[in-house]
Amino acid sequence: MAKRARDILAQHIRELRSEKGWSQEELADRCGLHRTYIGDIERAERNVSVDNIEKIAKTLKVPITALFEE
Amino acid sequence: MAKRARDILAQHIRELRSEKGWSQEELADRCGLHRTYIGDIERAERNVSVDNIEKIAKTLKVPITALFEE
DNA sequence: TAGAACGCCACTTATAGTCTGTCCACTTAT
DNA sequence: ATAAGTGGACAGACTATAAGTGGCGTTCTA
Repeated sequence: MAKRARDILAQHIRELRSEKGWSQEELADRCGLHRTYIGDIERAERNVSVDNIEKIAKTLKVPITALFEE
Repeated sequence: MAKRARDILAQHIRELRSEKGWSQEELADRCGLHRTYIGDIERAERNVSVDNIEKIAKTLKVPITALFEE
C-alpha cells in the first residue's frame, strides 16, 4: 500500500522545518502562509496546491522534487 | 528567472501524455478528471493541488518527482 | 463535410486557505 | 509548586479560489 502524496509532503516539510529549528509559525511567516495552515499540512490534513508547495519549497531552500521523494 | 512550478508541471504532463499518444480527453477519462481541466493544466492556467497531481502521475505511471524535474 | 483534438469562455459547487481562539504538554523562572 | 511563555493540535466560521462541467470556435485531416 503506497503512501499518499500528501503524507510524503507532510513528512518532508516537518523534517526540513525541524532541521532549521523553526516553529510552524516561523515557517508560516516566512512563506506568507498562516500558522494553522502549516500545522494542517504537516498533519496531512490539507490538499495543498502547487503554488503553495512552491512557496514552501523555496522557503525551505529545496527543490520541489525533494518534497516528494519516497 | 526560474520557471514557475506549474509551468514545469504543465510541460511534463503534456510531454508524457503525447508520448503515450493520448488526447487530453483520454488522459482526463483515465484520471477521472475533465477534458477542459487537463487542457487548463497543460496551459498552466490552473493551480492544481496534490491530490490531483497524484492522480495524474499515477495515470502517467511516473513518480510525482518526475513531474517537477527541471 | 464530418469528426477529432484543442483552446477558450462562462458558470456552479466544493474546498483551499485565513483567522480567532481554546486546550494541552513541556520548559523555565520565581 | 506555580505562574508565564512557547509550540503545537484542533474547532468553527468565514472568504478566496480550486474543482469540475458544458458549450462553442478553430484547425487539421480523412
